[in-house]
Amino acid sequence: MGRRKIKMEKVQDTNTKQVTFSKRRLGLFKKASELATLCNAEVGIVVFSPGNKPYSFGKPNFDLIAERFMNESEDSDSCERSGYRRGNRARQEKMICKRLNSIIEEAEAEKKRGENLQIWLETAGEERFNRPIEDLTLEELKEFEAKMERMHGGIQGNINHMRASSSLVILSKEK
Amino acid sequence: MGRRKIKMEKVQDTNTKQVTFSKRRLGLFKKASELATLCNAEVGIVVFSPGNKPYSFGKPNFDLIAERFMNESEDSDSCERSGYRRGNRARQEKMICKRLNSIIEEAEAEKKRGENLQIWLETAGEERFNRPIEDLTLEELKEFEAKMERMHGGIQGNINHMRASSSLVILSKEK
DNA sequence: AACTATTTATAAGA
DNA sequence: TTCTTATAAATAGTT
Repeated sequence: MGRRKIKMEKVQDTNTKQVTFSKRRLGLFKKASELATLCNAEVGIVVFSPGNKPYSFGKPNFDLIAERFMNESEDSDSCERSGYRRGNRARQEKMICKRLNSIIEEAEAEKKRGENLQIWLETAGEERFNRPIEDLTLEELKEFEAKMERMHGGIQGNINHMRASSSLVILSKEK
Repeated sequence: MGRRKIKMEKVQDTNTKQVTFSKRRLGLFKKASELATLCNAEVGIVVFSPGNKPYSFGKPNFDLIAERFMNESEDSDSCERSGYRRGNRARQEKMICKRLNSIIEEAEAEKKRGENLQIWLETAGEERFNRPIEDLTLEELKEFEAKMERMHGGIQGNINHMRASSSLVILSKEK
């Protein structure tokens, strides 16, 4: 769907490939978004660029997390604390920390809305959800999910939020 | 992109929605496939239909993995109980997903037997889940599943979600 | 980053 | 449901 038809094979030119990747990744995410909206479906996507960078998409509300998660800017947040190892590992952990922070932020926002303060505090404040990732298990995230659910009584959004987060966590651990 | 332009909002007519979902899901997967091929990228997708059925796509090898985790109902014996200790991490994660799946199977059977999941919910402790999954007992894992049941209000939907998300997790690790 | 010529996806219809 | 087709949308190559 362009000026010319292209063969379905690996694009050789590096630059062209980069451009194609950008355009099509966006296109793919748009399609995913439409599918979710039109059909009330849930969609999660993980893409690794040829350069091995991870991009993710999700609905509902995977977007925000992924966004912040992938925006590996510099702001240190509260992540700098405990002694992180250096190199790639440290970077990964920083990203995870960002994710965790965003979750806490959401918890805080929720708290302001006045919905079940007790559990929110209990959950968001718990140290085990706020420590370095080496020890953060998928199981724990599921537990977190369970708590969120208990608070709201059926909010699919939060469930997806946590599900997506779980994927991201595991993903980053291994990259 | 059809005979007429449609508004980007939830399709109301159930039948139309079903048709749209089928078409667009296939379209999405095709786009994903092209992205992977053209750019030598890796892509994984999980989609839940409005009816809560999970569909997944992946390149280069999500299909196999998804297939394995979504259909392979048993195999719990390969989990080596508490026998496996510290292997490579990917392997460990795999075991966790397998473990979850087998637990889910048990919970499903349990439900069929008509047992009251509520009882588990009320008695389920919090602290016991705060450890590596390989250390949890079967009974504890059952309780965990019970929580999930309450979370979603329907066990089947949850089972599907869990399976698909497990697959997504695995996918991101198969790098 | 924008811009089109074309290809591709798909909403209706059969 | 599967296929057809008129039209909307995506995008390859260009500027």
